[in-house]
Amino acid sequence: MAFSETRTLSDFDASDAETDIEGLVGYNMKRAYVAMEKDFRAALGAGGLTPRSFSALSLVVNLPQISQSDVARRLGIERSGLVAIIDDLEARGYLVRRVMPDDRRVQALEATDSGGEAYRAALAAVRAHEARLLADLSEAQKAELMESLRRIRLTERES
Amino acid sequence: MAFSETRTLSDFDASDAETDIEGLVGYNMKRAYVAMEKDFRAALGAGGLTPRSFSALSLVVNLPQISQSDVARRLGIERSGLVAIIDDLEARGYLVRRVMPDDRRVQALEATDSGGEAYRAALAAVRAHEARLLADLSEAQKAELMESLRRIRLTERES
DNA sequence: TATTGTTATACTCTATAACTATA
DNA sequence: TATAGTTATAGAGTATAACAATA
Repeated sequence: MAFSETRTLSDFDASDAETDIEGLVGYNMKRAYVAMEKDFRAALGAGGLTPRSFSALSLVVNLPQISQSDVARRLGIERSGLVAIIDDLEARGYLVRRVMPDDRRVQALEATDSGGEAYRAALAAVRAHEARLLADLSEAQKAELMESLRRIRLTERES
Repeated sequence: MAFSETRTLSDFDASDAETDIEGLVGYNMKRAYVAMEKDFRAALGAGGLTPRSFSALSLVVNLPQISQSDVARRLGIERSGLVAIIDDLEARGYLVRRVMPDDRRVQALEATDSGGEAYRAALAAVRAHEARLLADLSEAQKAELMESLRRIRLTERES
């Protein structure tokens, strides 16, 4: 008996039905995450934005003049790790670093016109990719999925 | 207007409400996945099984005499990447590689008594970790979450 | 002292390609 | 030829620690 609780899930394929990991949320989360990331990259193409650079650019477009530290905090990564991402977006001509006169430690990030356009195109592609990947789910199920994912993230251990 | 569709999610914190990425499933999936992985590692401790070695050991316990190729296929990783995982589990004394007489290319994997015990303890710890992290979700919500995650994984692109 | 951006560094995870031994 | 296991290798992604400039 691989499962100790009542089985509530449908459509298990027979060969997987006996393994414990198929009944664990973490395992299914990882597999779904990997599938989504792979499809994201395929959707945005070889030279396209990666999930990380897309997220960073999104924040810069949505929150003009945001600092690098702020972007890192919001994405949950280290400042040091963000440098290469911003370098890349700057090299693509999608944003500029602008030193703030009132606090010269800070470099406010500002999307260029080209960056804004690229972002809007990428956002449309990302939404299409998600719509395709989530086509089997109803709108209510998608909303519930996002809500559950958000709750899990907010339950994060405070070290 | 960061969102183009009707907002169906509750409890957005005001500072995040305007960003596009908060409305994307992929972004929320990544954050939830990272939170779960971090908590998994914390739950199993410093010298404990990692998510990958736990999953591999789980298959060996659940499906005795499974081959390395089969484990890799089921986990969705490359055979080459599995070698180090099996090496580690073997070094811990949790399993042995046993050459199959009928096909001497194959090394059937067999959990030791100690491996079985360690696995049962780890499984209990993992279930406790998930119960804690998902405490805010009802049983129905957990079941629906797993179902959605499974569907996403099964929609994977066939390259 | 504390913070921003940065570099250097190392570690994990994963994939590709090539090899060997078997079939 | 094809498959199982293996090695070597390289590329992401991420974290830590230290530093210079600025507050």
